[in-house]
Amino acid sequence: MNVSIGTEEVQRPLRADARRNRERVLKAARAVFSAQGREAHLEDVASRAKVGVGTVYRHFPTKDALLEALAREQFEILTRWSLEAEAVPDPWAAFEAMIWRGAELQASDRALMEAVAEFKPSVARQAEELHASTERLLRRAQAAGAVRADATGEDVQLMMCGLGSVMQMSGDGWRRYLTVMLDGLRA
Amino acid sequence: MNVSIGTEEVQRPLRADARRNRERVLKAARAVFSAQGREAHLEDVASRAKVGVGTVYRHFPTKDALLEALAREQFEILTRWSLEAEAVPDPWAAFEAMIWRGAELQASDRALMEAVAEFKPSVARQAEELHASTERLLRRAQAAGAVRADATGEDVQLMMCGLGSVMQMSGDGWRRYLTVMLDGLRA
DNA sequence: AGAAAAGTGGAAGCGGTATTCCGTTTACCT
DNA sequence: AGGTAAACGGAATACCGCTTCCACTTTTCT
Repeated sequence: MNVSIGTEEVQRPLRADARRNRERVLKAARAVFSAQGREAHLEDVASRAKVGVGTVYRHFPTKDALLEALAREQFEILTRWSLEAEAVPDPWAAFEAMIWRGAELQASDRALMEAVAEFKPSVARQAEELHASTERLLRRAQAAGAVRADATGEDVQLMMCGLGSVMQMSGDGWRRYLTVMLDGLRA
Repeated sequence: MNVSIGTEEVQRPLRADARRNRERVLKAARAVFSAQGREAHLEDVASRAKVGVGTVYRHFPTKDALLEALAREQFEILTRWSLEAEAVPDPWAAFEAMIWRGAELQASDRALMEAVAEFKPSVARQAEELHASTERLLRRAQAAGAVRADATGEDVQLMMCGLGSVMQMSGDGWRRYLTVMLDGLRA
């Protein structure tokens, strides 16, 4: 029996069916929101997970909380990639490859592209570590003379943000957009 | 007494108070939507115009219709500017100045920046003439060797679209964004 | 001035989506 | 096996913004 210790609650482990359902919900939510964006209905997520809406709410207090959990997963992937890129020898190649990889991930997940394009404070917090890493990537490329000296980390964020909304309106025009933008960033 | 002629309805002129109210509504709507974007409530527009919501609906059948009327006004201004720019001798200067001017207008009107960033079909129709003109501006700059040969009119649209969402998240970071983008477009 | 037509205000209605509630079911523990 | 707490489902609820409706006011016309 778990009891409270001071102000801390020791977490009793989830019941087996609850753990299973939590995974089903997450999996369904990934599919639904990445295809339809944040406007998709929780009912669709629930029915795809073969679960009632009440169950979704048992695991995530609000729709936004669920969306945030999904966004966090994606930002963690991006952060991992960015840290890997820091280990690539050629500074420009590392920077450019990271940007393209991130763009492809955005292109594959509508909820992510919306999260990046709107960039609310909650999203900003999740992206902090990612930004720190991409900024190092940028600085290193600048030090190597590959990127214009006046570019900043914020410019990269804004580029990705604009990319999010460009993707929403054009099938794959975003690739040209990104090409132009990267050319503009080059020294 | 006005009567129908064939399928055409001859428009009886608006009563004096109606004409006055229509202007008040438009003026209030410009102020409210340019400051708060399309999410603003019609109630706010009505109260700022010192009018009931019913009156707003008498003049514009839906909120979208009102928003569309406002967007049209702005696109007409942009189109006029673009046509003027076509008369400027230096092709690159004309193109660049037009883009900056358009960007400043967007920056001053949140509803416009959202309209451009989302770019629904109804907006696209309104922007056709504008696009035709900016495309001529682009082609002329390409012919003069000032813009990269592979750029297209769509690239310009996408640039302005991305700009719309960049503006929504950064105070004036959009100026650097646009600088970088224009450098990327240069030959 | 009086009648008819046009216009008005804002409360009520409607539609649609996120969230809650609670009777029922399932897993866990002894 | 039986008791108990956790989890479930999904109908009902809460909420919120757009739009409609109509009794009342203002303008226009003769």
